[in-house]
Amino acid sequence: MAEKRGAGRDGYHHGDLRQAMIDAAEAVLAERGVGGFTLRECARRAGVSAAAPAHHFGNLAGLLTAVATLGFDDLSDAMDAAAARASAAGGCRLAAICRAYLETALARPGRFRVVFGRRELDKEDPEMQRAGGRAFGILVAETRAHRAGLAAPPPGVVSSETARSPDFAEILFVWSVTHGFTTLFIDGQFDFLVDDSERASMVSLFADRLMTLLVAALPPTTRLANPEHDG
Amino acid sequence: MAEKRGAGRDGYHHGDLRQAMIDAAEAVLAERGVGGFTLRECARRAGVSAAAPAHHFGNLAGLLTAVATLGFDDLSDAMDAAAARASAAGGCRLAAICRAYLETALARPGRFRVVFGRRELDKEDPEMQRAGGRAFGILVAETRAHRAGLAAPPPGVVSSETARSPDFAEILFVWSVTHGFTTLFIDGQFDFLVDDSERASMVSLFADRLMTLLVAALPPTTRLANPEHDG
DNA sequence: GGAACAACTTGACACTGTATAGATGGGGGA
DNA sequence: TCCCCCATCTATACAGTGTCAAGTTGTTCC
Repeated sequence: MAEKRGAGRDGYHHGDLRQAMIDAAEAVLAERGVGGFTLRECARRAGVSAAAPAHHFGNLAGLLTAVATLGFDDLSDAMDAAAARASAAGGCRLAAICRAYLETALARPGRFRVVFGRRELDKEDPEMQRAGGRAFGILVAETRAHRAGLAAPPPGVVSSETARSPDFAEILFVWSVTHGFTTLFIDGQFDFLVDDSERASMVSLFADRLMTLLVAALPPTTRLANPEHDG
Repeated sequence: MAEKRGAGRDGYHHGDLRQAMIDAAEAVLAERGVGGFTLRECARRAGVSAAAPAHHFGNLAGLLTAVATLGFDDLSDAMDAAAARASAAGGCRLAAICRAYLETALARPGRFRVVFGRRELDKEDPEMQRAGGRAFGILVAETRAHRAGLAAPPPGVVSSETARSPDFAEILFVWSVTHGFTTLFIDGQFDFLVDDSERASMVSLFADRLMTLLVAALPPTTRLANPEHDG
């Protein structure tokens, strides 16, 4: 059975087309953006016919859903790492995860746009739902820990009843600020305000000021450290 | 010159194809969303060949840019009206324009998505730049008036130096919260949290709570009522 | 070794946006 | 009033897209 594993294409069968397609998709997104994204172009780069991916992803939305799943997990990983770093340095965890959200998006805008609404996805896909839930869970846990004045959130899973919890508005608030700023920036809505040369420094500066405003805006929890456990 | 004006198609020449195409575009966006939007479909509805629109809009992006321009102006009109209503009722103008932003987007999600980044537009288009600038100007003026404790913003044009003004972070903050919540909601990111039946009431409830948080978060201006006039 | 089955190719179809060349007819100058 | 100009629209064509059906290849398992 020799070395069938590998990136290369040795015969009729690819070997690992699924991963090759995802890699190609990321490359195309990075080079041409969401608008220039094409299933056939990805297949071409993977050295495979146009119909080949169907077997692995079903259709275009399936491939994009796989990319979005990676995007969600990247977001989660970046937030987790940033929170840990902030704890170690004695900084604010909540501000750190929000900055991580922004920076992850800036590092791969094409992928971020796939994750958030610029192409049709398969919203029923369980893997993607898991990844999305994980990212959201971090946000929820960190927001609650911050409001409760905890150094770090206690371990535990975010319940599906989050939308009914008394602090849901605060959670949405944090997500909205972060996501709104990220989206507006990525989509070039600030372009007419700042010219290209200062754009990079502007993000950093205003991200800081925004996070400060955001963190200051959150009223501390009065009664409970973890409202999830309410009857 | 008889009755050449009119929606109908009487001969070889349409009469008002430009407007007919825009109407068709709005209809298609409302029915099929951004994803299902097609230039040929719009031309079909206008009863015209596929190549006809090119003369009026150049290309697909040109038509979408025209739609986006309308979208911006709609946003501006809704915010202006909401602010006036809030003033009359003794309510908070800033919260009112943010709610108006959200509600305008919810009323026509397809159009809103065209305005904000889901399709390629002609960003150099002067009409669209004007419309975008107008909407942003309202946001800037109302944010400043609110922080200065004024009943309404003084008349005047927002300078292009806004990005360098000391209160730019606060302005971005307001826009980010409003735009972020709107975008997340429109794109269905809250779908897994609430089921369809309660979604409508949820928006209203959380919009209120978010606006309250937002307004409370803005630190009042200390020194100046209108920082734009600084040297 | 043969069969079953997953992975891939080929070819086709109905679309899309856009370019080009030609048809049409209304309005302005004579 | 006539006639020509030219903006407007049609017809046709082209390259490219996503997806489907049917055939081909190779692996794996009995």
